Amino acid sequence: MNKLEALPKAWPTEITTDPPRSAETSRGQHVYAQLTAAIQTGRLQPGTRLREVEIAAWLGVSRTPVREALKRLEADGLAQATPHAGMTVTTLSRQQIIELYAMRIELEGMAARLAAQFATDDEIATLQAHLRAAEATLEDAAASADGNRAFHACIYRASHNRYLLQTLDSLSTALALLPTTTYDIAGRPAAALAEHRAIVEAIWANAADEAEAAARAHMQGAQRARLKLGFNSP
Amino acid sequence: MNKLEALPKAWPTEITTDPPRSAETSRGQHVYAQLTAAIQTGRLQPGTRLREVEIAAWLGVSRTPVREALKRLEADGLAQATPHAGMTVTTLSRQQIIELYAMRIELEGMAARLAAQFATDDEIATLQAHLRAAEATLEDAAASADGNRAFHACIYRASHNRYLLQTLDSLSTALALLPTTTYDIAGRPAAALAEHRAIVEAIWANAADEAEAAARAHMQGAQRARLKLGFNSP
DNA sequence: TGTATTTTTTTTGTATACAATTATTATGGC
DNA sequence: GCCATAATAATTGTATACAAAAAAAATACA
Repeated sequence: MNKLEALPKAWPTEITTDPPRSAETSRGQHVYAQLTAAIQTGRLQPGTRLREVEIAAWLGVSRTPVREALKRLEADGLAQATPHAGMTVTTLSRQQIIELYAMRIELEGMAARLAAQFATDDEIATLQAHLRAAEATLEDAAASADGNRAFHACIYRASHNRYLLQTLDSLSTALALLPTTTYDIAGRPAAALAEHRAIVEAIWANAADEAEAAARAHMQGAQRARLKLGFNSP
Repeated sequence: MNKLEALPKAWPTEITTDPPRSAETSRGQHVYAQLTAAIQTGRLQPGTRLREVEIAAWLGVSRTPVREALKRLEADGLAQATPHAGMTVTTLSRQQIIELYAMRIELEGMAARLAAQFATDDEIATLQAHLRAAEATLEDAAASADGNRAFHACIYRASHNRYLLQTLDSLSTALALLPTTTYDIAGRPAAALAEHRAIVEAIWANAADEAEAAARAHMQGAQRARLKLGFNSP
């Protein structure tokens, strides 16, 4: 039968309440936000069992909104379900990482091309602001990684294609399952900043081909950096 | 407030039970399958309210598995939710259709390229079988459309990238929301078959560039055909 | 008659009890 | 001691009752 081993159950002792759970947001959304945050910050490691009652007790809600959140996690690829045997946080294989980067190389290129064609002045200004902010955090790997996600999300929006935005968001989130980021590598933040500059430069100049090429080169660099790093399971 | 008008409630009078709802499949999966089938066949038109109790009564289950299925539909983009006001079958705007095709042009090209590199002999044989089957159904628009989806799904699988497969499946499903298919246009089935042949030819020859170009040309042809057709809402 | 306000109804959000299935433990035979 | 088998516990799947919110209808008032 399935051998879902019981990993050390290390549930956060207190609720990581970024948005203070107002009456506006449903309990289901709240649970989803807490679980994704816990996964992305590594507090819930890949392979961890996600038991409905445990999560419900942790967040002080019933199983119903928990089930809703878990189904969303599954749809996002962050959790995997086996019938009647519960869910676990997804563990990415090396092959999955390669496939994820293949997709990002293609779609980040597409996003940059579309941004070069359709980005508004405001959106370009925001991208340039992100470049300046990144200079200040070159020494801080965690801050660099956060800024990186924000920068890329900005390009996704500037593509003005909601399906592209959604897909790239999903792919980025899946890669955030990994315990380390490429910004943990010495020199990578500086290299990434230079690559980001090239992308923004091309978008600013409305140079679609150059923007696409720069974005693809950037993601290839990120993939090379990533594959040099270790990861969970072979 | 929200003005979710009550459209004529035309629920299928009998269950469209393709798989006879064995004990193996959960009720939630069953409801999801029934709803997607009803949407894709046009029995549930875009804009239709999806009321939990109505669906539950229709399929003879409780609201719980219905809610689960509706959440999945929402994640797939087939339904849209407004808090406390329920869900409706998604109505695609012209802009959304354009964005969907932009994504498919890009990703079908990528899939064909990868298929040219990595498809197995079996997979290529299956593609060729689909070409032969399509010749026999040139006069039947519905059969052509079904065969078309199967053919493309085959290429997705041959790309050997699970994220690409999943994304293209999702995009194809979203486009199936439209009430008509491009195969309703005179001459389009024959044109599509010729384009399919070019794609398979390139994949068979392991010609990645040609496969990508052929697939992109095919999808651009499909988009042109689609935009000549009317659709739900401007 | 039109409009604002209250009441009613409808519908989703949530909690909880029970059923069904699976994983785990205990037990017996060899 | 080891393997097969049966009893037990843990966990998900489902139904249902209730709460909360929103939409619709009814009423009061000008």
